[in-house]
Amino acid sequence: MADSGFAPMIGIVEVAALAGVSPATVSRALRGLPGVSVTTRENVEQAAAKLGYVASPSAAALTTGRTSAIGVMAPWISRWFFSAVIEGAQDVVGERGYDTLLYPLGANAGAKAARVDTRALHKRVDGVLGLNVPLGLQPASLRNLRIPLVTVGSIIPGVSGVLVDDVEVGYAATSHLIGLGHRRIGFLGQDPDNMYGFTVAADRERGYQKALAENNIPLDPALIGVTGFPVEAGTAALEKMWIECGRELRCMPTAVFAVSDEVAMGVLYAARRLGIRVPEDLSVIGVDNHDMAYLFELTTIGQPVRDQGRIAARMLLDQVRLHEPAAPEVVRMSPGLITRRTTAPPRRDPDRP
Amino acid sequence: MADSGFAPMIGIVEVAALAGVSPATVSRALRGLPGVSVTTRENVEQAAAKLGYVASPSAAALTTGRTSAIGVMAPWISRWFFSAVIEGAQDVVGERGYDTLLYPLGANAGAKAARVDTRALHKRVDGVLGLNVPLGLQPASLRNLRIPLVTVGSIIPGVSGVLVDDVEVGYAATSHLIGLGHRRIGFLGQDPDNMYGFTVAADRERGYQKALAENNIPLDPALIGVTGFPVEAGTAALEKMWIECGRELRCMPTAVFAVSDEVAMGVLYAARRLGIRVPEDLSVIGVDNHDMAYLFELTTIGQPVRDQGRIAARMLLDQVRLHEPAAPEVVRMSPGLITRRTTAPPRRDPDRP
DNA sequence: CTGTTAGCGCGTTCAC
DNA sequence: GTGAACGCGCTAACAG
Repeated sequence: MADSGFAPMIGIVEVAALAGVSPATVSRALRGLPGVSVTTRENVEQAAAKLGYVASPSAAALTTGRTSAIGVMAPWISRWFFSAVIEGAQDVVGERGYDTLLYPLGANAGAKAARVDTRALHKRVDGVLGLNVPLGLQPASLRNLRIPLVTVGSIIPGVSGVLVDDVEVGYAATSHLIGLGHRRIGFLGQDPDNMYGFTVAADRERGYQKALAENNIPLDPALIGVTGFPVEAGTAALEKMWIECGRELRCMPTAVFAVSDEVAMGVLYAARRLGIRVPEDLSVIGVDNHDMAYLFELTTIGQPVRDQGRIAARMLLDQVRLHEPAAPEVVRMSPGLITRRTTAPPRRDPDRP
Repeated sequence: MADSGFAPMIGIVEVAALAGVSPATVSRALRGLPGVSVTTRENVEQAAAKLGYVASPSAAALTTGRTSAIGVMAPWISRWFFSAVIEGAQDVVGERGYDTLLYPLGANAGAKAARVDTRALHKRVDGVLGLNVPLGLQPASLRNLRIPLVTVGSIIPGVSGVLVDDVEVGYAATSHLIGLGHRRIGFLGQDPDNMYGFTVAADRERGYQKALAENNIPLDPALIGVTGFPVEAGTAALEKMWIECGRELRCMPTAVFAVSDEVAMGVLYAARRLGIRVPEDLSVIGVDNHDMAYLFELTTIGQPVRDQGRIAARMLLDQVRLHEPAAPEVVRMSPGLITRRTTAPPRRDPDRP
């Protein structure tokens, strides 16, 4: 409510008055600094509690130069992966007494926003967590931030980050399919928004190619689809393949590796509608171990999502505390195959190669 | 203070010097205030751009008393409903030049956090968006905030809010099932965390009861399950019913109304595992029109989620601008039945009543 | 139209 | 162990 004039905002002086000490002492006492007698400290704490006093972050920031807030840049927040990472980060950020600022990036913000944000962030937050920051967009602008930055899901040279090795993810997924006996393996996941410079999709595709190459399986461009990360794109991509195949299984892949669980879910949906049986006619594997993946019996390459947020947040806050550049540290987490029911050996089918 | 020493931070005085004007003029020019000549304004803007200057929000907040930030309190953020609302809110908040602070509440924060946050928020943000704020927890503490508050998904007397009428939601869902010919209708959604004071689940249940009553269908406690909102709870609730029924359809409901799409998805999963056919043996309806509901062919009572966030954000920022209490306004959005494939008339089955 | 003066509410030197 | 003065960077109220 707009203050209708009553109940004057209580500041440090009010507390000081009540406690019978000076503002300086209040400041020291409340922040747990040494050099305050036990009784004084208690007096001050009681007074502060009674008045419901909280130091103004703005005023504190002005003198100390630190805002007690960290910024989280994310391309989306309603996408499960991001919201889960943020939730994890939020845990430790809040725990350590910092606030969390949310900055849209990419999808919501449009390309240019990245630079604007960069400057706004500068004096707003003590550190930045960058989720899947588009490498293409802000090579320098993020460095010029001059505040600690830690990335999740992608790496910027010279900057600390947490991620799973996405080449390994792609390799593991594809190897699983190959191990099952598949040789016509599709990849649904090339990124149409490559302009943003996300590397996740490209890396996973590299892992896919690597696994094929190691097993002397030729790369077939017809088995590759552009999807990005939306659910619907998975559906569309499989339908497209199906139509190009003349609505027959003959030239379809026997298995597909979807770039994310969400895309995989879209693929499963399409398969059901098209009458393609999973896993008999088509094996499907995704990535993430999405909270809902098990509902689809979806085999996936799982990654610790909330933990990535937690770890990244810890690294960031440590840097913030040290107030020193700190040698860039990259934490690589291990992905793991989670086998469920959407993958199986290919059927022996005379119709197929 | 705590500057690692290099590249001195540029402030308003540096810009003033470069532009050959006073700091006050820089301030006026950059904020688009009247009373600045066109040429001067251009000079200042160029100088600011060249130096990459951005006003310190902390300093500005100190003098103006406004932080240009709004806080979003939410019990979870990785739950689709909340992340979607936040995304919608973020759109308009960012558009209007405000930052978004994220505050955990309930689940993550534990009961007491609500009060702590309340005080911290006070001087941190110009307004607060409360998503499903637990009525029980903070009757006064939110009022004492003394800054504008707008709620989403629940209503606090005397406070503006946006929501769908959850009684109506429950009524619509149940009526749909009754209209199909069902009479043994279960409700899966009582909230174990009722201590938080969420009203959503209880309201939907009231709508359920109302629809039953109007159709002279007696309430059967055996058909009601406690789930809260997690997916797994939906699964567990149906399994429990199944076991209590001696693993037969005989005493099972012919249809269930799940309190959310996520719970409904859990129910569908359980049904599949138990060999209960949907919709032949069991109709299922959820609430939300979750982004993924269509993947399950889930019939649902849809509500505009992102729009609730957008509208609430607009209402909040309007209040912030006015800087006046503004008469509490409650916007009720209309839910709508979205018919897909998980609901159908009950089978005539001699085994069942 | 523009510059000058005076704080905003704290944290931080120093003295005491 | 405690208090008094000063300044953080900016905006607001005046003066010119």
